[in-house]
Amino acid sequence: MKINSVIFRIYKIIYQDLEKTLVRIKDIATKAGVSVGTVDRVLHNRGRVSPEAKTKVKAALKELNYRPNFIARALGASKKYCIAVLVPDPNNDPYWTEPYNGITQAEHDFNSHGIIIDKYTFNQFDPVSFTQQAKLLLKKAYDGILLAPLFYQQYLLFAQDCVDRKIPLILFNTNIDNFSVLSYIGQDSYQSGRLAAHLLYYPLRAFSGKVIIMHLAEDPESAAQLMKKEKGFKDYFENDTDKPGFITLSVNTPVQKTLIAQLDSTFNVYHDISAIFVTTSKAYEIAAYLEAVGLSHILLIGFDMVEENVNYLEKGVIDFIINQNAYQQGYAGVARFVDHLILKKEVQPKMYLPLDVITKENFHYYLH
Amino acid sequence: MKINSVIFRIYKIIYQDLEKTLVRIKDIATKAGVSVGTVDRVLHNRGRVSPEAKTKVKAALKELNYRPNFIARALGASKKYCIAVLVPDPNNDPYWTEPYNGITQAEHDFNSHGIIIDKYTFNQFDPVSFTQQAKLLLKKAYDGILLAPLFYQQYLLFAQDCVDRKIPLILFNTNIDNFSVLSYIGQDSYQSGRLAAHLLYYPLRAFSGKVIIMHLAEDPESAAQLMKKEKGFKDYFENDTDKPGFITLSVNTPVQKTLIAQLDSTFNVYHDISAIFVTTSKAYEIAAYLEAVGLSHILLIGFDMVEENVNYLEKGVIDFIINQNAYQQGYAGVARFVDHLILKKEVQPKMYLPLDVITKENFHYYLH
DNA sequence: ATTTTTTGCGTGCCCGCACACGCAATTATT
DNA sequence: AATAATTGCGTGTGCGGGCACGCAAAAAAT
Repeated sequence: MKINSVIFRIYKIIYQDLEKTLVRIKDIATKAGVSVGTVDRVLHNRGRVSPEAKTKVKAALKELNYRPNFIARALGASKKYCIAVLVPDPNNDPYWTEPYNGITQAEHDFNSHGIIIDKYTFNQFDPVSFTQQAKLLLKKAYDGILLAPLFYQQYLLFAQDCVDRKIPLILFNTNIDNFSVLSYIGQDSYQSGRLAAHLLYYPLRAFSGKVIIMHLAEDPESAAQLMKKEKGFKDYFENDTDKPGFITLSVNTPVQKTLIAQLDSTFNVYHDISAIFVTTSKAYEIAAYLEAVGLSHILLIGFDMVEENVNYLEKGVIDFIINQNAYQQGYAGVARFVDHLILKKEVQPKMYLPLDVITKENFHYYLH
Repeated sequence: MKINSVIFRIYKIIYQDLEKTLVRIKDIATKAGVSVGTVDRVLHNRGRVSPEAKTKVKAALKELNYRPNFIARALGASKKYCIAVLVPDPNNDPYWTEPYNGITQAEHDFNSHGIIIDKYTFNQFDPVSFTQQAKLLLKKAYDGILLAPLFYQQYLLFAQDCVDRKIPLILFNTNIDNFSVLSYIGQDSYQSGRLAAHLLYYPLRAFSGKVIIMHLAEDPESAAQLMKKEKGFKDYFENDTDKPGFITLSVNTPVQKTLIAQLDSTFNVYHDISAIFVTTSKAYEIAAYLEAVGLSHILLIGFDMVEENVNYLEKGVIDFIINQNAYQQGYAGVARFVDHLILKKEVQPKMYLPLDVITKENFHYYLH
């Protein structure tokens, strides 16, 4: 035992000599001829360091290419970081369960790093509730706020407050560029429209039928994104000589009756509809209609892996889902705060998550 | 300063009392009325614990729902783990650069965790080179071996050696079930065939043309996987009354002349080919042909994001790539060893990576 | 010139866990 | 019965970094 241990230690010493991979603060200190405390002060800009010492340390830092050991750092940091999350209530719309679950998972994964998350939910149809929750939130001093800024005006007021208090913000789902935020996490709406078009391209030319572009609004402020999707979709066929016919339908009310009436009248007028592109996560509403009236053969493509969509995907009523990774958006939002607050890593200002193509054959790989 | 620190400590004490989230070995020891050493021995099955103490500790463990702090565990373990990687030479086939790069990235990411990787490459067309490298590898005592077992017989002999030496194995790309390995990481070939069919379904019915299923063999032993892909593809149309015509072509030699001749003669016989499904990563070879003879309108679908495929995807000659995540396979292989060796987490015996659908519109999200 | 303040720098403890080691108590061997 | 071997259990150290604290020397104030 004793001998083993001694051998092991010798081995370690030799090993560390051979493998220069691990550079510690201690090594920097030795190299610079100062103590670890001084190096620490330089690293954290804590002051109280003579210019000469600082230069020597910085030189050593560069020469040995010091990279802090995140593991050790995370361990020592017994500090707790409180993050507030401000998102639409998942109970009003299945779409919002996705980022919500992603955030919950991240909370779980990072709680050993000292991350504590408080969730504030608002009604996605009611700007006042957003402001209410935002005000409530600001009563506590958070180290960071992750939010989906659905309401432009209300967000601007809130963001101003956060900037004044120097609270870092991370936005997801919707980007509003007026203030400099730590990061935006989302998807490229235009590209997602093009992607949808790509998936429908061959069928549409072959059947030479029309395609309905369907905006089933989720919240009043998402219109801009939906337009981008529509533009991306149409642009795809730009240079096409025999481009398909487009029919754009917008249904803003969440009342199902209206939707059915709209669809009924559309199908009465047009008898050659071969595909429907739903620009929101509400493809399941159309799927229900198509199934009911026996039009399941019509190609249907929509967004997001909400449960209802996945069910219709399995049945074959929905043909493709483009996954905007709302779950990942929530998760990544928290993870970026971990990077920023704990690991002190740089976070990229924009993070576009992949546009996954989901079908009956591969959907289960993307479920959580 | 002094006061601040005191307040902080009191705060921490109160906090830990309120938040029971952090259960340490010390807490278990107190609860069970033993020392941390005893708890440690129970946790690691190091023996030298009385049955009574063991029971008490286990009870405390369960009651307090102890979860080890992986951060601390990883920090303390200054032990180095050496992992050998045995993979085909990326120089012979671009496909193998993907897992190779994934492994290299993982090596980089985990080197602060004490992971050291030695890479051994063999010629994917030559079983003897596999055995040679395997023997060479076994001269060093590795803590784990990650390999792509392309050659069945040769693998069996090697695996037996590893089992005798109690070296854990992780397989990827190709699964061989004879020995109990730590984990297999790969993709579901059958499903990937079905997925390809789904992407071609509407176009094929519409154009009522034939589809070529093209096996462009990469290595002699991958035939079984290619058959699964073909079966998945055909099964998709099983219950279809007007299923498309299938033409299966196999080209085993890597000589391009043969390939061109085969394609020429096929297109001479059949004039109604509307799609080609390449079951390997060699779709770019077909793309080059189609482009040269002016048949770019034919739908082309293949596997894997090797550079050549991505180029033809951008040009629009290849319509879809199904990504088997070879990069992720390599990365995940190393990551599973980190889980197993360092974090002592349980690793799942089978890990199926998603089958991503890649198009011109979303490919850049999937590049590394 | 003496006291106070500021600056520069080093030491020491803690985070949670792994592991070696050492001491006492028990059991086995002669 | 005396010695040796084994078992049970506690203590101590270190991993790399963060941070408080304290001591000396230099600068500023009296």
